[in-house]
Amino acid sequence: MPELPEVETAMRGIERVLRGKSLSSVEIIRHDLRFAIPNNMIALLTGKTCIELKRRGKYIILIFTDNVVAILHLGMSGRIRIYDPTQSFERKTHDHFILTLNDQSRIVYHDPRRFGMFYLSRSPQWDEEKPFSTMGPEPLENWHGANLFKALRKKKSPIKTVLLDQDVVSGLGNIYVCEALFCAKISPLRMAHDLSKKECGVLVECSQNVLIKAIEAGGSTLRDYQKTDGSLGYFQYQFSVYDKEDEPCPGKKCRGTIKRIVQAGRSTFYCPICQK
DNA sequence: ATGATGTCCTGGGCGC
DNA sequence: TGCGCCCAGGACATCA
Repeated sequence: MPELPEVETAMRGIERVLRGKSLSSVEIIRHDLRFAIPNNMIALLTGKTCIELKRRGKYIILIFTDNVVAILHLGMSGRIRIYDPTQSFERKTHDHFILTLNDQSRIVYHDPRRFGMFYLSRSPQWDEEKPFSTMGPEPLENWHGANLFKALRKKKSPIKTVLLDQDVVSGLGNIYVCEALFCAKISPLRMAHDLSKKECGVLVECSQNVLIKAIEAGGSTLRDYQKTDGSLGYFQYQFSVYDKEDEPCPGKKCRGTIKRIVQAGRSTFYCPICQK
């Protein structure tokens, strides 16, 4: 469930039970995610109290006492399940770690493909490291047409591909880029540096609208058993183009048909008629 | 340096 | 029913 709206939804779910609580145990079932979960994770987290949670791009930042920071990325198939103290817990296949809180709540990380990451950093300098030091703006906070325009000038690739670059803007992924480009009526094939300042402004606004609506819907639930923390996201029912190959364009007067192409190895869905 | 491609991993869906 | 193939929300390493 890993684009900004889904990560935001997951973060809020974790925040509801974890903020201000301490960890009574940390159980790691499998270390071998995208990168191995560090061996000192258990020692450093057990007994610590969570002070604050943040989301940056597609990462969830868990800030604990003693300047301990844990960073979680859900990869392609990572999910969080939360059990309140009264709920009975059953472990499922592909559950990789379990955080148990002092009030007996449980936070379970589940990830069939194991592309996720769970690693340690330190407060307050966690954002000076690896992905965060070069990461682009938060699309819902300090992103504007003017700074997108500036970022695109040096990019010699199609706009679709460039928007997936987390150093250009953080948090967008394959679904929401397709949806944003459709909203902006911009072809995914356009070279990024050819977009006008005005088009950049529209694209920013469209991206923000799509993200806000998706967050309100609790994110998108694709394929099987997708939950965030008990509730199902339903933004997938509002997709205009993603996974809509051969369906009629939902544009008001457009009689086009949604097409699927491949760019940089990833599927792109768009309307060749109304996206110019 | 930038951009395109391959890779990690498991499961679902489809055609035969 | 079963098998093989293709596809999937991401990001990193590697190569030109």
